[in-house]
Amino acid sequence: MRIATFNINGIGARLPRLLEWLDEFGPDVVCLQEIKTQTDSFPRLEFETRGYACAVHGQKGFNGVAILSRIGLEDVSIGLPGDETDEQSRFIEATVGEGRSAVRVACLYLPNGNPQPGPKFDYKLAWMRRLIAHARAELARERPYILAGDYNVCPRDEDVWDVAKMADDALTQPESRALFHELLWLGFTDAIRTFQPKGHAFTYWDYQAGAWNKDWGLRIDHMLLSPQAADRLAAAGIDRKPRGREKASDHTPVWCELSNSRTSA
DNA sequence: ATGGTTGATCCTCAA
Repeated sequence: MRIATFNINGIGARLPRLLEWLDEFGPDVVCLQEIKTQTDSFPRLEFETRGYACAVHGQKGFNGVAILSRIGLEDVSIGLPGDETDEQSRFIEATVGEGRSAVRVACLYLPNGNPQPGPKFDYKLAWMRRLIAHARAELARERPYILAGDYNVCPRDEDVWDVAKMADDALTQPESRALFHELLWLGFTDAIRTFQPKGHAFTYWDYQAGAWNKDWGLRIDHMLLSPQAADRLAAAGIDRKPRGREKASDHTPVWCELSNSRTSA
């Protein structure tokens, strides 16, 4: 089972590139962030004709998340619990796969938080605390669970192309990192760092200043696996090819491969 | 010293 996460920065502007990548990479499940469209305007048919069911949590102009799956898509849940006044579309969950191989997949778009300090940074930290509470409850269910998406957090200095230039950014603040690690240490496995324990493993390059060509990147897109999912983790990686193309998103896909569940305990 | 880019919508904001 191949699961990917991809911040596409606008489904309208990215649809041809996304379809091309689906055909070429063949993921079974894709978590999309920043679709930047309302739920009703999401181009479902384009995916359904390729065999993918869609679960969409859209928003006009900003944010918006979706899960595509060609191996079943059940029990869709919209929104991150913990604040009924939060109107931003940043979280959606669904169960994919069949029977013993089923996996609960969460697709998240964590608030950017810039500028900091300020209300946007406060919102980011509060959102992260809600995510931790929700993740703790999910882990207690002891089932395969994946938290995939754009976290807008560089966990460590090696996840930043230039630490000094990013020193005042919300993505590298000690508070952001502390909450990310609080989440991770609940018992999750960072899929990319399982296979690339050290050094640069960038997933995002700014559009400005030729950042892509100079490899001035950040690692902010992550896949965190519960113990029951990590038991099945066979491979993980970053597909850099889409970032180098015309009309690219500023992010590139992160993926992992899960084996089927063991047949006996 | 501060530039530089993209997407969606409204005449700017968010990233």
